[in-house]
Amino acid sequence: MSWKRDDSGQPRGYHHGNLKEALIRAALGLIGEKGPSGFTFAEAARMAGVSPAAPYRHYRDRDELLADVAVRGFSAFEADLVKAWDGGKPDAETAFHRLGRAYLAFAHDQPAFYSAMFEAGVPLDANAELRAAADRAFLVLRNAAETLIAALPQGERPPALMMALHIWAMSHGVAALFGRGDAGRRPLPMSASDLLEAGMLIYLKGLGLPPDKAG
Amino acid sequence: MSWKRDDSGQPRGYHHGNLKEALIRAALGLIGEKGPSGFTFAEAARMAGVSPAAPYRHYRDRDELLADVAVRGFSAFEADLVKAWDGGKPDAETAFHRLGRAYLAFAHDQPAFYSAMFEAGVPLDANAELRAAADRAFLVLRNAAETLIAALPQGERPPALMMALHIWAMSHGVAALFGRGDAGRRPLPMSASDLLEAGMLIYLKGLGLPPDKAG
DNA sequence: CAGCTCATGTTAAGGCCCCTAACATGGGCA
DNA sequence: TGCCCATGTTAGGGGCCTTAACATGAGCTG
Repeated sequence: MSWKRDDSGQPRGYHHGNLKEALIRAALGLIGEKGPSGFTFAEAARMAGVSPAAPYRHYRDRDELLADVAVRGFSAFEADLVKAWDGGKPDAETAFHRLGRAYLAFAHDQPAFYSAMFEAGVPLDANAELRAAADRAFLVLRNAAETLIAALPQGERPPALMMALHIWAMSHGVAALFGRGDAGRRPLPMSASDLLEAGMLIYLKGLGLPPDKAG
Repeated sequence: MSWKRDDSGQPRGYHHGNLKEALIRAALGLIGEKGPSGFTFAEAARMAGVSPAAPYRHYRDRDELLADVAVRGFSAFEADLVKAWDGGKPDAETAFHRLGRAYLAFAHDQPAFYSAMFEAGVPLDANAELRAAADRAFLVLRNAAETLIAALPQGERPPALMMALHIWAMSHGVAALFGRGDAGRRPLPMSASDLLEAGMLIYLKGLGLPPDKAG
């Protein structure tokens, strides 16, 4: 293949060479700036330097592009979570708090991905890959929950799935309500990351788990 | 005033008589059906039986109507929460669990309001009334948190604001991720309401508060 | 290397939406 | 009774989504 090298280089002929990727990048930029509803198929095309009809060669419609952004977002998210969890080393509690910080860091640093994944109204079954990618990301939380639970005595163990859902709910709640600093939202007495960490410590204590050893 | 009585009655002359309310109702219906981005100024006008330009006599633009919906939503929300809390009777724990159920019931039964309030991207300072209404609703949670905290011994009391933020975050997380049953979201092993209740019980236990006496 | 084919572009056009400007109506007060 | 202005209306510019019909050229095939 003789790539047209339009990864950001200008000169191109009739064909773009990398339009799909260029559209994704444009969509991320627009969603990050103006929210999911501020993203426009036509403007993404303009940014990529093609006509408004060109994107339809790669996506059935605007929603399909959004769903693709969400898929890629879940994959990146999963990768971040896996890295943060790091197999539960050096111990489950430390790793778990890294996981919480990674969750919020993703929501904060990749607002466009996070929006597409959770706030754009993309139905999870829009795309077969989408649900799979979302499930893989959730599985990281679930595995972490299972590892933590294993430290509890038999008979005091909550269902791992329920615990994972609690973790996710609180993380998402903090991220959605307080995660993006200055966006016309509520001022906080502490950072969103610290708020989540404190909440998770209380929750884990409620389960009977020991507090973390490191901040 | 000789009301035109167009609260839903058809016959009207040149003037509608109640267009603002009719637009709000139309907006709620559309948002409930198709999400915040599916709501259209033009379609709301059509539903109210007026021309597409008429709404501009009552709202500067589409966003201002959305903000008004959010204001009304926060007021209704506050009223529901106040009623559920009911002054903390007969005891704080019982009242608190009523509060949690009321939160989810609102998100579930008034999805249009909830969307406009939390998911439509309406900035809180779009409207002076908006922030005030949101603050009043949050204050109910904060007061509940304060009452619960008062049962703890001195020196073990967390900041009430932080606790209220945790409660809100988990409630919103559950509502946003799992609150609307079949909307292409994730299947749950339990109802969203039970999930939240279980999470809150664990959280309260982590704070050292006694479990609720009634289910 | 010539020629064909089909993926990937383009332009044109219909339909809907947001919003503004200019005009129309009639409810309620002077 | 008659006037005013809040609240309607129509007309129109500009943008977006999407489809249809047409154009280009990259790479295979012989």
